[in-house]
Amino acid sequence: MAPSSGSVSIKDVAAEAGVSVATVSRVVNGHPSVSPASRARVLAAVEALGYRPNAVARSLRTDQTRTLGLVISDVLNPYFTELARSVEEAARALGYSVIIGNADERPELQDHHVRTLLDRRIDGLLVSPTDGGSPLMLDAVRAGTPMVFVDRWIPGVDVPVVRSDGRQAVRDLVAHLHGLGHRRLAIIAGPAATTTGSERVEAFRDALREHGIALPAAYIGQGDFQADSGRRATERFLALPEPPQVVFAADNLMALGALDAIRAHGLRVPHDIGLAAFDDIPWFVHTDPPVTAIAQPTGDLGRAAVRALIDRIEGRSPRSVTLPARLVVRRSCGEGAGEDTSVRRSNP
Amino acid sequence: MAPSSGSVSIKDVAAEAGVSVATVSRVVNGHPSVSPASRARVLAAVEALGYRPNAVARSLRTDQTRTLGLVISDVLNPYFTELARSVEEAARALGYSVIIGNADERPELQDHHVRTLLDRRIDGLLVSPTDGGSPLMLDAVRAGTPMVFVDRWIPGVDVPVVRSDGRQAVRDLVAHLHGLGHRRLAIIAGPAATTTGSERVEAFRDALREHGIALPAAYIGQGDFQADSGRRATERFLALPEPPQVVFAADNLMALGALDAIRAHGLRVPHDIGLAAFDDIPWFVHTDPPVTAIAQPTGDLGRAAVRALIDRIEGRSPRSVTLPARLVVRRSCGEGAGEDTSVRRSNP
DNA sequence: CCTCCTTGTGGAATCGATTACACGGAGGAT
DNA sequence: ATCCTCCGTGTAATCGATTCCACAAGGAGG
Repeated sequence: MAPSSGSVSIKDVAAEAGVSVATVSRVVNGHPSVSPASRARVLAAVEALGYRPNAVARSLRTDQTRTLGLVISDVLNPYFTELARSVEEAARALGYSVIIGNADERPELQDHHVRTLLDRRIDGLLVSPTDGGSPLMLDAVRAGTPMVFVDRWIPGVDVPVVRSDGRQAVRDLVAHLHGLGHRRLAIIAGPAATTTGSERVEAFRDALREHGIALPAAYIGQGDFQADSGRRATERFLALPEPPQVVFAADNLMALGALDAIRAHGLRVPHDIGLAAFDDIPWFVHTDPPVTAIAQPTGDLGRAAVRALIDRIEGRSPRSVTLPARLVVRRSCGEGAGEDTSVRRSNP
Repeated sequence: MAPSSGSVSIKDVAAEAGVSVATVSRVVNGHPSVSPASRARVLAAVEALGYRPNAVARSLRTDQTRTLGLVISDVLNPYFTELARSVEEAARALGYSVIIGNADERPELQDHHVRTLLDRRIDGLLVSPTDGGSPLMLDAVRAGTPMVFVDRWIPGVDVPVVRSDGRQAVRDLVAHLHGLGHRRLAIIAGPAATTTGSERVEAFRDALREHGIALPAAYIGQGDFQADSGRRATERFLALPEPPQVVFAADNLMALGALDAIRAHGLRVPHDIGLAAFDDIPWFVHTDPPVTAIAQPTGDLGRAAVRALIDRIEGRSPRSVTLPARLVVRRSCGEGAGEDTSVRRSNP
């Protein structure tokens, strides 16, 4: 019953069962034309030897790996972790494995992972691009690699995008802030090379305009989606002659950095300055104070992305998917009471 | 320059360069005996065709994938995310890729990933076991799969373990709590099938004994390392005729759940009840209040684990590694002031 | 000028599967 | 009894690399 050592190959099973490798292969893959007798003997041999087909050999022959690559911008960001989890789950349900590559917001690392994944001949690629599109990625698209962008995308490239539209939620946020009497509103943006980096600033600016508020350059901090940049941008805000009343961070990590900086200056949230963030995470319920945030339907995004990618792999032509995000008001911007104070763990 | 389509194989390169596939292979792999002229022509052809060796074919032939499998208990736990990140980083530096499998604390899911990884013939396996050792995993060890346990391990199995010893840190924690005047101390344990589940209770009980304090059964909550179980255990504690003064959660997710439960009961930390956690994470600095925690040297663990595994793969016999954990006192157990209030992002 | 090495190169086997094709035998139709 | 189908099975080609072995050419040494 227990395999003695090294790998047992199909040849060993064939010998043990007294049939040819073709028959073993047929049994293993559930082909119909095998006699019940042979089938039984092969199954017995498989069991006895502890045989498992070599996925490498199989992939070489069939030219498919039943594997998806997922290149995300930053694993330490809980938003992406949750996305990765839902992607893996959805893929598994459809018989695919997922290999995750973490780009750490560094384009060259992203390229490294894309290259490695391509070398392993993954069947399709899910990417949340860290930059505006490296030659490598563009080549991959041109070469016909099944690809789907998730969360972020690269403009002008013909690849389906699965993302969530924060426009309305940002508008809701600004209305909320305005209602609280705040007028000097600042944003910590992500890298301009990413769509989510520029898009959120756009949405914010537009929403402000609806209330007749301008967004001066000094109130746009340049971040890179990492905590440190949030810290630095916030420090710059606080050093201004007229600091903002509320800081809106374009992701949760930069919000964390902002919180650090505010605390380092001995200021209190929301009393001295308000804070809001894009991307809601379980921890925001428990921070001091709980943070008002814009929540994306992360699980749905992951599932939709996998579905789209597998559609492409199997030859269909999936459309892009855009899901709405929603505002979750907590206490970090002032007395908004707690409409919705809890955040669900997305464990569907 | 740009590859036209599908995959370019070594044969295409050979044809383009006017040499045999053997020569192409030699050039690609940097073998010495190739004339400068041939080398140049091959390199030119590789460039022109955009050739990249097929890793699947290469793996089949050489019987090595230069890939490590990492099966972790829960990706949503920031501790494991950070571990995964450092593992990938260390592996990449040594020319290996990592495939992560998320067990979600479910033994059958863990087995699924182990099986899949074995099928793909990964060169070695890093596991943080969710249970006491499934037959599958035991077979894999017996079959000689290079394996290293990280964080958690399976007793009685001859596999190197890379972990951190929290014994002293737990002792420090109990001393801290005792110094604050707390005597009724409870713990939310992890599953008894995991070493970290039982070990931490042991350490806690021993440390209490040193102060002449007992650990009654009612003060041991049974958790599963997930937030919900922390919530339930805490509720049970709070329903006790004499609830504990401090709750120590054996991981950060259960601490989050405990925080939820405490807050749901309208109690305040640390005024009404204290809270401490195993595993420190960046968010603990910003919770209300900042949480006292035991920090593991996560980055070092990941690096040491990769080193050990690659040692095994390359035929050496690595020893187990045990690194100390340390107590980080914050405000969640009472006025301990803030000795060390910040937590580093481990970005080495 | 003939041997002997060295060096560069190509042919072909191999890794472990899948699968097209051929073939032998059983059973039904005529 | 003969022929025609199926049905089950095995042989061998194939996927894209690596690598052993043989061999040709050219230089060194006798």
